[in-house]
Amino acid sequence: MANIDFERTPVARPNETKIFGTVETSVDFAKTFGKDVTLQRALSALQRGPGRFYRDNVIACDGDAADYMFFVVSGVVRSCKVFESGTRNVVAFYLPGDLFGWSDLKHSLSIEAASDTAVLFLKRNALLSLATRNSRVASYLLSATTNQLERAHEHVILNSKTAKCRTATFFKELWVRLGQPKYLDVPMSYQDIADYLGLTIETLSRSITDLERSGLISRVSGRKLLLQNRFALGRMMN
Amino acid sequence: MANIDFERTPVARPNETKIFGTVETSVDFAKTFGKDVTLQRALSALQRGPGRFYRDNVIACDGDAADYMFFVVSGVVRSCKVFESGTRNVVAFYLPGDLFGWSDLKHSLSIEAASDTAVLFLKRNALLSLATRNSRVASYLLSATTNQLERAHEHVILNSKTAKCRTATFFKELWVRLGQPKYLDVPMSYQDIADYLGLTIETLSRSITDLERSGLISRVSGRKLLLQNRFALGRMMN
DNA sequence: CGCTCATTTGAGGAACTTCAAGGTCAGTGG
DNA sequence: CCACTGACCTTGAAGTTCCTCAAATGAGCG
Repeated sequence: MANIDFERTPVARPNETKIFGTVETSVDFAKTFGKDVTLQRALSALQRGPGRFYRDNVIACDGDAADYMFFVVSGVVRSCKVFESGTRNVVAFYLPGDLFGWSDLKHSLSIEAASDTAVLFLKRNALLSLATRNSRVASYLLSATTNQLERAHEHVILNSKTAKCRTATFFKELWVRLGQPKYLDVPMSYQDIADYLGLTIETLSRSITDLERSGLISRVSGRKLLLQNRFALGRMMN
Repeated sequence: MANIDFERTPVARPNETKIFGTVETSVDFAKTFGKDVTLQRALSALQRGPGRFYRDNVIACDGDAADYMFFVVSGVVRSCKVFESGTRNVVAFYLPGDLFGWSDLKHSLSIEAASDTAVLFLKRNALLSLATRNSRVASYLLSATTNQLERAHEHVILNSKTAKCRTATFFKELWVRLGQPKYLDVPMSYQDIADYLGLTIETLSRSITDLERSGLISRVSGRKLLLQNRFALGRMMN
């Protein structure tokens, strides 16, 4: 498939309207790029979407031409690699406001919706040439990339710790990335998290139970958690 | 320490002259940046070094101001994190021709010589402002960063495979990065490799023995290896 | 309620680590 | 020339962590 399929029909699901009834069709770039009106216009001009995807929909396949970059408007996107054996690795999660996709596709990763999402597509070449003319865009692109590099390095370090420590660190980091809300509403499935942490879902579940017994977190309902003791959590993270 | 210490005296070692007697004092940027003379001059103008380091010398500390980027002239550089417990993670190896150091220091990684090395220092700000004026430099910076991001993603994926597979993949990748020489002269210690792969040195050693018994590699002498059967190696890598 | 899917729990086994000892090799000094 | 030393790597045996397989429980929805 040579192009991103913007028209890919989401699989119909019962709660469709709940999720997508209120999606904004215009995106607010002001948070990241300031109030430069010319710049806003330029960005809007090269944007396509937002595309809307249900959980587990494939946004871009391993093997797709990587002409577009992705900007997450809402929901969570995962970048992952699936092997013939059926095992899967989640390489990264992207949250609203994240821009990614410099090289994820060339190297046979697949971009998928980890929850119901809205994603904006930006033609890479256009973005690049805009960057040569606008230093604010250039430095944003660079910092977005280096942030992801840092995150990837953290990820490597994390995956050589114990299951309990990985789990604690993951929830803490997620909580921070989500803006430190009162309750942590985990937006992706435990299977996704397990594949991100290099654990089985059983081990992840046991680790969560263990963290709860230690009084570090508590389950409120379903995947809604309460981080109980941040200092202890920090110590756990080593 | 606010500045990189270019004068840091290497620990004297017996084979000093063997290693550094022939180090070039001018660096050939032509390979990566073409024959643009103006550009060559600009790059030379913002370069410091090459600094020369013996194995295990610290090139830049966790906590140093991250004003400089690094360009490996010869040898191997490791970027690593050491914990109070004494455990260590090697996050990346950099080989001759690699440019790195966008964010490695801010996030408390330490840059160290994994073998005797020569490293060039480039002031980040100067490099950045050069990039805004020269698109060749800009695109080189971007591709260097995205390559490292890709490599980091591969690293994450690798570390959730078996010890034997990690080891095979590591040697294969190293062999490719070194230009596919007849014999693979492993330039870093097995301890460094183990810390990179998230294994103990014992498990690494056992994996190598195992690979040798399987006929995939053979030990020529010390850390000089011969990759015997590339196809089988490829299959091993899954 | 009864379905499905996601998560939790348990028991046994495999992979890796830990601890401890032995081996190898280059440099050093008798 | 040969033993001695220290750094580095290899091997063995026991212990831990995590995985696998199997089953039970729970949550969400018609």
